[in-house]
Amino acid sequence: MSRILVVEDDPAILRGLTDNLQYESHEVLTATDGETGYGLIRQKNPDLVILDLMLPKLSGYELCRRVRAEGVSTPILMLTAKGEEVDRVRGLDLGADDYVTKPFSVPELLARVRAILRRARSTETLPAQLCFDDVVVDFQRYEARKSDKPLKMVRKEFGILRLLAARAGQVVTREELLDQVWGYENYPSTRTVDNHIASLRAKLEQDPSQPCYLITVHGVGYKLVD
Amino acid sequence: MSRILVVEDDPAILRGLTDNLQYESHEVLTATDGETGYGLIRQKNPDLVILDLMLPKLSGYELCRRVRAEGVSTPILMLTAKGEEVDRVRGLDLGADDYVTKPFSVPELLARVRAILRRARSTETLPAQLCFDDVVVDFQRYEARKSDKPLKMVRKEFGILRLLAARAGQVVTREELLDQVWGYENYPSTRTVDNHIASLRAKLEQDPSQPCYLITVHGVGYKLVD
DNA sequence: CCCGCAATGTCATGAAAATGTCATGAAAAC
DNA sequence: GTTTTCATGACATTTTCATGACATTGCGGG
Repeated sequence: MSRILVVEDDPAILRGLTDNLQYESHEVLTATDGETGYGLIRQKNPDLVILDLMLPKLSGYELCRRVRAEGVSTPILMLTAKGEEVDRVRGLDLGADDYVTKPFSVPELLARVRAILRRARSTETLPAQLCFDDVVVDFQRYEARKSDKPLKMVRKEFGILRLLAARAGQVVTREELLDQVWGYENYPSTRTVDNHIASLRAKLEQDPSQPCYLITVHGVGYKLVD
Repeated sequence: MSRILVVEDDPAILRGLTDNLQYESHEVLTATDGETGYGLIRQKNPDLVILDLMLPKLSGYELCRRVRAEGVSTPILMLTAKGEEVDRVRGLDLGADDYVTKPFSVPELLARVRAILRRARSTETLPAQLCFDDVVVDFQRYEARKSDKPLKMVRKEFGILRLLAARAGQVVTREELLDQVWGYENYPSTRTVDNHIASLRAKLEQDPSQPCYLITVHGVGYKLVD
C-alpha cells in the first residue's frame, strides 16, 4: 500500500516493525544506520520514515535536520527512548511529524502510522516555488526575488502566498487562509488577511493599486492568477 | 444554519457548547449518553457530531466505530480528556474528522466546527462549471466568459446560477433560491431574486428581452434549460 | 375578445457591506 | 534591550445589493 522506511539499529525491534508493517500490506525498506537511511530516503522516496533517534554513523536528529533542510517533506515518525523528553521537543522542532517512546505498544504505533499516512494523503501538495512576472518565490528557502533583487517577506506572507499558489486560479476564502496558515488555536479576524494581502501586493505587484496577480473576488476571497 | 449533535455527559460543558453553537445560529441537538446519541444520529441525520470520548452506556469510541461501520459519513469531532493519548489515536483511526483535547478553548473549537462544516459543504454536489451557448462559467474561479470575453459577475449571481445549474431543467422557486443562496439570516423579498435574474440575463443571453436559457415559469420560479 | 389582477421586467437610488489603507501598540523573535 | 512581526481599529473608498416605483406581460373569467 505505502512504502515505509524503517531506520533502527536494534535488530529485534526492526524485525518486529517490519513484520507488522508488511502484515498491513506495506512495502518496507530497512536500514540499520543513519547514513544508509539517508541514502534510501533520497533514492527510494518512501511515503513514511520511521526513525530511531540513537543510530550509528548519523543520528536520527541529524538525519531529520538534513533531509528537512534539503526540502524533503516525507513524513517522519520518531522513535525515542523513555526519558528523552528534551529530545522529543527537539525532534518535533526539527520537523518530525509524530513520535513514539520506547517501549511502545505495537497497535498504537500502527495506528499512528495509519494516521500519518492518511494525513499525508489528504494534505494537498504545497508548491515549493512560485514564479510569475519577474517574481520568484522559494517556499523552502523562504526567499523571494523581484527582478533578481532580494525581497523581504515575512512568514505569514509566505504562508498565504503558498496556499494561494497551491490553488492557483481558484478563489480561496479568508477563512480557509486562516485555517491553513494560522491554525485554529489563535484565530484573528478576517481583516488581518486583508492587511497581509495588501503588503504582499505592495511587494509583488507592479502597481499595488491595480493588482494583476493577487486578485480580490468581492464577497468571496482572493485568488492568484494562473 | 447547520444541525449539530453534541454528545457529552458533563452538563456544564454541554450547556456551554450548546449556547455557543446556537449563538452561531446552528440548530443544536443534545444527548448525555452514547445510546441516546446513537439514536439521534440515525433519526435526525445531523450535519456534525461533537462527541465526548467518555460516555455512559456507550463510549464515544464505540459509537464512532458503530456508525462508521454502518456507512454513516457524518463528520465527527471528538472531545478527549488530556492524557487519553491512546484513545485519541484510536479515535482518529476510527474515522473521526478532528479532535480537541479538554480543556479546550471555545474559539478554537468553534473555528474547527466552522472548518469541518465548510469542508462538508464544499463536497456537496454542486457543479464546478456551467457551459451553454458561448457562455462558460467557472464557480471555483468565480470567472465567467461569453464568446471568450471576460464577463463581470457578482457573488449572488454566481450563487443563483450555480443552484439553477445544479437543477438544470427543473424549476427552482424563488424561496428555494433565497434559502440556498441567501441563507436564513437575511431574507430579502422575492423581488430581489427577479432583479438578479434580470442582470444575469443582461449578461448571458443573446437577447435579454427574449431569454433562451434563463426561463421564467410564471407563478412558479425560474429554470435553466438543459 | 377584452378587462382586471397578479406576476414579472426594468431601472434608479441610497443603504449596507466589503475592501483598501494606514497608524498604533502589543507580542514575539533575536 | 532592540528589532521584527503582527493584529487591531479607524477611516476612506469601492462594490454589492435590496427596495420601490412604474411599465409590461401573462392568465383567467366574463
